Amino acid sequence: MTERWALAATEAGGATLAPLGEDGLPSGPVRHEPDLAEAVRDRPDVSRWVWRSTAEIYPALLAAGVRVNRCYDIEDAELLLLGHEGRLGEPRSAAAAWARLHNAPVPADPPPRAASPGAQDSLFEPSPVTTPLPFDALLEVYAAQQRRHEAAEHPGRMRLLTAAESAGMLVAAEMNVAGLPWRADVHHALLTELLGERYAGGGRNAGAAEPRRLAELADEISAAFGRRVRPDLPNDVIKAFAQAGIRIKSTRRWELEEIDHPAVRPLVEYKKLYRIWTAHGWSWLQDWVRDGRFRPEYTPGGTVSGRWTTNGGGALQIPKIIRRAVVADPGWRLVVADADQMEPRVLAAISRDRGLMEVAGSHEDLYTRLSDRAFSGDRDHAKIALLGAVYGQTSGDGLKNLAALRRRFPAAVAYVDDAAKAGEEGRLVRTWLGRTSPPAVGAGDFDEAGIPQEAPAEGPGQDGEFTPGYASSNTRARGRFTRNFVVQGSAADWALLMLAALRQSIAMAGLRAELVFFQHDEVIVHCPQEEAEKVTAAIRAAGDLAGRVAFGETPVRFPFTVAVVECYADAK
DNA sequence: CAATTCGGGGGG
DNA sequence: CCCACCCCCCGAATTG
Repeated sequence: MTERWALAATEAGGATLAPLGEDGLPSGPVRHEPDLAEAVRDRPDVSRWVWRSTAEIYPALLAAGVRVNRCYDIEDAELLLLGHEGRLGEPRSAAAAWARLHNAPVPADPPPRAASPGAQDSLFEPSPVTTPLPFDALLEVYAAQQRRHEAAEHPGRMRLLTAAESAGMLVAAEMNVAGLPWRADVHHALLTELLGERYAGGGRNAGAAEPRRLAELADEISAAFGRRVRPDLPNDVIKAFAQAGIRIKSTRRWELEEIDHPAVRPLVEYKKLYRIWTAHGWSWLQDWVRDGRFRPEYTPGGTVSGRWTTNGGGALQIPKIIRRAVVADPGWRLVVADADQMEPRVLAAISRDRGLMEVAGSHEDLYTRLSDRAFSGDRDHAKIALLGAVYGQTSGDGLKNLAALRRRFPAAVAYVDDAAKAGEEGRLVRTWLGRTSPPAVGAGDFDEAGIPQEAPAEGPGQDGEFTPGYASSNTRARGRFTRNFVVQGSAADWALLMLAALRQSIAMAGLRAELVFFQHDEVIVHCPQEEAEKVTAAIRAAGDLAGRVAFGETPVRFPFTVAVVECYADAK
C-alpha cells in the first residue's frame, strides 16, 4: 500500500487532509478532522505525508507520540528546486511558490527565528519559515513541484534529493526531541578541574570575574611582560610583544608558538581555557542542558553545500575535551560511527575515476592505499595532495604532490578542475543529487574598482593547468568554492541518504535505539547495551545502501569506524 | 544605543 | 604545508 496524503494543521489542533494521486493532485475529497495526531495515527498505511513544513507540523505530532515513516516537505523542496533552477534568493515559502504560479505579487519570506537558548517551551512551537496558504493552493504548489522535478537535469536524482532532505527534516525533529545525553555533573566537575572554582555571583560570564585558573594565567602573562597585559585583547598582546622587541602580525596560536618568550606558554594555555569558559562554560551549561539532555535545533541543509547547521548551542563544534560530559544512560550505550574518508570516497564515486575507484573499493584506509600506489608509501603526502585538489590549494607542498595525483587519477582531478572552471566562468555546479551552488554574489565578476589583478600564483608550471591567465582573486575564490562544493555537497547527499536509511532500519527493527547526534560524517545512536551490535550493523548497512542508492552500482565502499562506548570522549 | 565587523578558536 | 573548503560562537571594537 503506497499512499500519499497531504496534511495541514488547523489553528484549533485539527487536521485538513486529502489523498493524492499520481499527478500530485487530490484523488479524493478534502477532509477535516478535529485531532491532528489522531488523523495521522488512524492512517498507518499512508507511506508519505505531504506537508508544507516539517518544522511547523511534526513537533506537534511527536509531542502526541506519533511518528511518521516518510514525508515530503514542500517548503524545503521549494528551496532545492529554486536552487536547481538557478533562482536561489527568490522567496521559498509555499505562499510565494503559489504566487509565482499565478503571476501574483510574491510575498517575502518571514525572517528566520533566532536561537532560543535552553528553550524547552519552544520545542513544540511552530517554527515559522512560512506565510499562510489555503489547503488547495498548497496542493497546487505540490503538483507543480512534481512537474518541476521532471524538468531537472536528472529527475530521478532530484526526486531522491527532496525525499532525502525531507527525511532529514524528520530526523532533525526527532533528534531535537531525543536530545544528546549530557551529564551536567560531569561537565561541572570538568570545568572546575580545568578552570578552577568559579567566582560567586554570575549566572552569565559577562561581567563576572574570571575563574581562578584564568586569573592565575593572566598574572603569569603580566609577570612575563613586566606589566599588566590583558590576554583576551589581541592589540594589548601585540603591543606587549612589540615592547619586548618581538613583532607579530596576530596572536594566533601557531604564530605565538613560533616565538621564544616566557609569556607564550601561559598565553596559549589561557586562550584554550578562555575559549572553553566562554563557549562551553557554566552559562552554556545553564542555557542548553535540561533534564540530562542537550537539545540543539538542527537545520538540515543549513549550509549551501547541504551540510547541516544548528540554531544555537554550537552542537557541531563540541570541543573534544567537553565530550567527556556526553554519557549514555545507565545500561545504555553510545554507538559512535564515523564515516571513513568520506569525501575522497565520494569523489571516486562521482568522478568514476578508475584508479581512485579501485583505491576506494576497499574498507581499508583510503589514504594508505593511495600512498601505496602513487606516493611511495607516504600517507601524509597522499592525504595532503588529495585534500589540496579538493580544496583548490594554491601554495605549499600540496601543489607538487598534486601533479602526481593528476597523472595517476586524471578523471578525479578533472572532475574538480571542471567544477572550478565552471565557477570561474560564472556557471552553476551541482552535487550528485542536484543540489545547486548559489549564483555568484557580486553583480559583474570583476574586481572592485577594476583594479588589475596579478597573475595567478603559477609557481612551478603545472601542465594541464586550466587557470586562465588573469583571474581576479574573487574569481579564483569562486572557483575554489565550486570545486569544493561538488565534493562536499555530494558527500552531504550521501550522508543524508545514510541517515534516512539508518532511521528507517531502526524503526523497522523495532529497536529502542534513537539517533541523538549527526555531524557531517558522524552519527551517534543511543541504545540499550544489548542493541549495540544490531545498531552497529544497521549503521554499516545504511552506509552501503546510501552508496548504492546515490551512485548506482559502484565499486566504492563506504565503511565506518564504530565505537560502542559509555562516554563520547572514549570514541576514537 | 543597537547593529555590524573583527580576531580568535572550536567542529567537519 | 597551517594553506585551501564549509560552518558556529564569543567578546571587543567599530559603525550607524
